[in-house]
Amino acid sequence: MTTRTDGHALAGLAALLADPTRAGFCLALLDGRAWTAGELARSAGVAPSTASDHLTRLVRGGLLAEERQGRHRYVRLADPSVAQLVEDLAGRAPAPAAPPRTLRAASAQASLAYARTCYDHLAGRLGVLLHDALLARGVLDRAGGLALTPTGVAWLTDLGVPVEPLRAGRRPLVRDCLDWTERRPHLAGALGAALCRRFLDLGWTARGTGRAVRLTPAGRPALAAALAVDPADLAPPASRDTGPARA
Amino acid sequence: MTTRTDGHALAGLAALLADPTRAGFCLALLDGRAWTAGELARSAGVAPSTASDHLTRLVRGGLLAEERQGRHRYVRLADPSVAQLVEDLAGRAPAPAAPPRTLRAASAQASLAYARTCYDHLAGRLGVLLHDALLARGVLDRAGGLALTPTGVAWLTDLGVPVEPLRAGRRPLVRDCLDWTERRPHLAGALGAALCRRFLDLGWTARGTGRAVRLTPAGRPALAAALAVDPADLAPPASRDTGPARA
DNA sequence: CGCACCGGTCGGTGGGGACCGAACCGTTCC
DNA sequence: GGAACGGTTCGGTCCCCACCGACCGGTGCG
Repeated sequence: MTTRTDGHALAGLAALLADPTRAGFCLALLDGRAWTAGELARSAGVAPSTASDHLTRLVRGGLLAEERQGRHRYVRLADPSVAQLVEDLAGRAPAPAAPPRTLRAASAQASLAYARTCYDHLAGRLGVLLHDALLARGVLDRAGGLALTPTGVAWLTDLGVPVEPLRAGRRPLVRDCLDWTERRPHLAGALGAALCRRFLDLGWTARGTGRAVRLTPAGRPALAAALAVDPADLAPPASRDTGPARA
Repeated sequence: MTTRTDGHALAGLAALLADPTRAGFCLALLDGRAWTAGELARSAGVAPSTASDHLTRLVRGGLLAEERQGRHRYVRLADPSVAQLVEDLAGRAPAPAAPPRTLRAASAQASLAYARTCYDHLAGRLGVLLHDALLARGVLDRAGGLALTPTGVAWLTDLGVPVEPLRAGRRPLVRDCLDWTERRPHLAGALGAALCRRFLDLGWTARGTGRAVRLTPAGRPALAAALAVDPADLAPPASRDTGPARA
């Protein structure tokens, strides 16, 4: 019924992401949480008025959803598909690769490399390990495209994750998402999100600062057992925030 | 190892698609073929010098690959993943929906709606029908994500499409691609491309003008048999190019 | 060998948009 | 009620970039 998408419409959408400030907003919102306009303005280093303008355009363009609460304006990515779009673009964009300058930054970076949220699923070394373990255990199979196996359904039910509701939405059940730090795929899609949520609910993982996620003391053996891997493989990076280190 | 992609890199990539002319180039190149600089300039309605500038930027940005032959500069999308990116963006962009003005345009649009290439796989009514028939026949299964079944491997081998080479690359074997005209998914990925190529090789389909594809007289019963569908379901739109029609 | 053609390069021009400061509005808390 | 705060609107400034015309280099054909 509709004609082909024309260049102007495509360009208009791309233009929303073609500004460093707006792109930075979207990358920040990739943590899956709702931010206030002021937080985003500070994080991007622009005046509140500028940020307000940008947010209005992003909302009107359908990339962001907003929610007003009192004097605050909360915004979040409109949709998992927006997160996927931003991920795909970011994955193709060249990495500036500026090494961290301070010890604190290096430590924070190590935490992020270990485990973090990627919109609403797990990423980092832990995310890739989860992905690999699910394949090894036969929960997932990629003989003909990544798919959940019948064995996998039982495994998930055991874990307390009902599968049927996940099939209901339009969102793909399982999907590869290229990990920026590991350069290997981790698990996204409705199932990736459900597992990430379940681990938090079970207390196996907990949110750290920003997008960082850490494995709790109770979670380490529990997760290792569920995935049938050696608990040692789940070891977080050695903590360096006690005592000074030299350059 | 690398740090997070920063807003500037993402914005720079998006900026390549944030211009109507460049976006139009990419949409034109979605037909999977290589175009000359002049063809693209004429199709977009800009001066050759302007087009040359744009192409240089798109090539430097990694979205397009070029190939010089004599005095011609051929360009094509760099990669199937670029095609996917453009598709995803175009699918989210609002459709301008300008109805066709002339009879010739209406006829051309009907041909495109029936069957066309989407980068390197089949789209349009025929593409969606193929997708549905493969699911119905058990070649594909989406119980836990879209996947090729063991039955499907045999079916493909029968058809003369070896599956193993398709697994080799980094490209996903099967993937959904939202059809712009049908608003329903058709089959993309390495398998989608291989089937489209195989149908052309077998003479079941043939290229029409532009991105259009038509089913040959020999192809119609053959394809119907292979898919186990009624040949009537494969009927193309009634041809209207004989005799005038009134508005 | 010249002519036609495709394409790239180089200034110049014009428009769009990113940014800020200042003034303003509504909420929250004392 | 008043003060502090988050957010928005409005003008104004400045820079970037899309576009063209003109000129130049390489290719292919007669």
